[in-house]
Amino acid sequence: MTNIKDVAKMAGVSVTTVSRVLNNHPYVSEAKRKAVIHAIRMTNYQKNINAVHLIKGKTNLIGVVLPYFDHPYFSLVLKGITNQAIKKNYKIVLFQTDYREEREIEALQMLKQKQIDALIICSRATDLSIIEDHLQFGPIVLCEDIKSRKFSTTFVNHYTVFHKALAFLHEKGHRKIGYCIGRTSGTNSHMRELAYREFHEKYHLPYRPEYIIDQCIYFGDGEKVIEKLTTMMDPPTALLVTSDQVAAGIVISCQKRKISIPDDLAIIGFNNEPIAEMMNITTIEIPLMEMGKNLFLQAIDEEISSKEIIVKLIERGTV
Amino acid sequence: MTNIKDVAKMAGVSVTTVSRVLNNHPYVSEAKRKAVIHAIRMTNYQKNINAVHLIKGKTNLIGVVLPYFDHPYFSLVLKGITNQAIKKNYKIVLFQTDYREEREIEALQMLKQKQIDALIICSRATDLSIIEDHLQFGPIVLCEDIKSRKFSTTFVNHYTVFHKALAFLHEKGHRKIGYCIGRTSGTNSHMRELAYREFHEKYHLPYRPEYIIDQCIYFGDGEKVIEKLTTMMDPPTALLVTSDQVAAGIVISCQKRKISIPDDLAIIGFNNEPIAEMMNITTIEIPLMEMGKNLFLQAIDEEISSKEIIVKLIERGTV
DNA sequence: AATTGACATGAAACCCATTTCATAACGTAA
DNA sequence: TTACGTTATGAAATGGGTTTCATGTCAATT
Repeated sequence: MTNIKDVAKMAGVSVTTVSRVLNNHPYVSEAKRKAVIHAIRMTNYQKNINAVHLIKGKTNLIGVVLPYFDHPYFSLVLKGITNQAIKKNYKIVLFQTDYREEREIEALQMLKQKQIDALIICSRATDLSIIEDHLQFGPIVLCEDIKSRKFSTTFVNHYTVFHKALAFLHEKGHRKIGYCIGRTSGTNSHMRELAYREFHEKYHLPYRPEYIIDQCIYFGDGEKVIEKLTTMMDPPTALLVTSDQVAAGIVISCQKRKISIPDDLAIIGFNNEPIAEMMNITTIEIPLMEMGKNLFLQAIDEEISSKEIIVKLIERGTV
Repeated sequence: MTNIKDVAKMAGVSVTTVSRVLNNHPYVSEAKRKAVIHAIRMTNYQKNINAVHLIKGKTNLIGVVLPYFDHPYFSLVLKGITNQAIKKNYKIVLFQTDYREEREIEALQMLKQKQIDALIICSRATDLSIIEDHLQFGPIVLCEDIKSRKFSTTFVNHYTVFHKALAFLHEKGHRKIGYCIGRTSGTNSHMRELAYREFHEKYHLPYRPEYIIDQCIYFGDGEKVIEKLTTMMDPPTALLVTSDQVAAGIVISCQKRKISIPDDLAIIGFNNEPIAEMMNITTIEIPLMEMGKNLFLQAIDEEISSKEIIVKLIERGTV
């Protein structure tokens, strides 16, 4: 492989001059510029970008931490991130974690080692304090509503959203409402649970833990939800389902079992994933690509900022 | 930021010794090893990985080129790749191209600049010859059945598969068969078209170009397909649909319009995406995660190899 | 004629870890 | 006693760029 030295020798100039040509710096005579360009052409020379990274202390690489991306929620956020990254000439390094702490640590490690300039954590299992310890090595952006002023964040206020969705169902006459969620840990899940508890207190409804169904992530989990419901003595009449993909699974499972939606069971999905429109599922639209865009911009921004993403209920046929 | 020199000074040894400790090389006395480890602890020292990359000429980064990843086909291949990458301690750099040539070139550029050790191209728009020009800079792995012995490839023989699927429908009595595809360009699409043409010649059936429906990628495109079919004087009685997600969209669209499946329209989907099982769609299963795994292993392998992935028809309710 | 500033150029320092090579001490086999 | 292998250590070269600094030329101002 030819390096800058070879090019300089061939063009009969110093490496400095070659570097100037390479980076469009001024103060190079036209004759030498041409000689350098010619030498670059002849040798098919290309910078070793690692040398540039070393001296600049910057790689134009942004890390993205997420548990899995074969899910519309994360793949749409990721799409928002990458679309923006392309515009700003950054590349994305993917950390698929399955919520395994050691993988999240690996990502933090790469920030510490300067292999990535910043880190976007879409969802995490690791303790916030550990993440905070790595802030000294570069910006870390989070996707949740935390009070720390040390992180930039882009988030949905899931507490308020859940409250509103529950109130909406209450107004429609539902008194037995459950919800399906991906996992019970994590800030967003906690906010939702809090809203759910408070809703039951406010309306003096009995709080039933069995109405909270965990591990609802993929399409096929909808089937499991309905199986669970059919074993209940007193099943809920409405469900909040934190992914439309699961909601769609529920709808299809109900069709098979002749459970009528919304009469026997009302459904509110989340995210307004493409499948929701297709299957006429009432949903809470979260502009995920916009979230991704904002996350990326915060990652490359020096300033620390917080942005709440506003969601809206789209009424369709499942309530 | 502390560097190896600072650590060496603090520990009272040379940088060589620190490097030896860091990399578990032999010939370091226990006393000095302890001193070094202590200094590392005190300073919270971490290698600048870019310096390592520079001297090693290797980054443990693999590039993955794909048009979009919010699609089960690509997200499952990608998942197979990342799962394997984690095991081998590599990281993935994502190039989402939307089939834009300049973005594919960017990925090739990064290979040339040594920012990535190898490149996996899941699907491409760029001419093969341009890609071939970059082989000198590192391994490039393709996901298509090309005859060049210069690339490693993992592929499905779409020609044979299409033939078999068409024969299957023919046996079931179908004489008017169409197909839905993501795009008409690309090796895989060409192979399929060839099989489709030959099928029609073999059975002396009229070849109707309007039975080939392009741009079928997402769930919602199923709706468009059915709209198109309803405008036809003589619509096909069966469709091969190269993604189950689109097939699912077609099924739902048919439900709305009271088109009976498989009586009015038979469907064979592709990939056996999760939705296919849920919706009881007859499909051709492609082990996408396994493909991803193999692609990755080829990317880090010195040897050039080719592997055909074997698919199988899963009979369900749409034929 | 003297000063100033714009343009041009290259040597050398710098970023930071790895690795080769030279050197030395010590123990063991011939 | 000599020769050789093993262990231990660090100086210096290496990977390949960018940037600072010193120096020089030439034209425009004072």
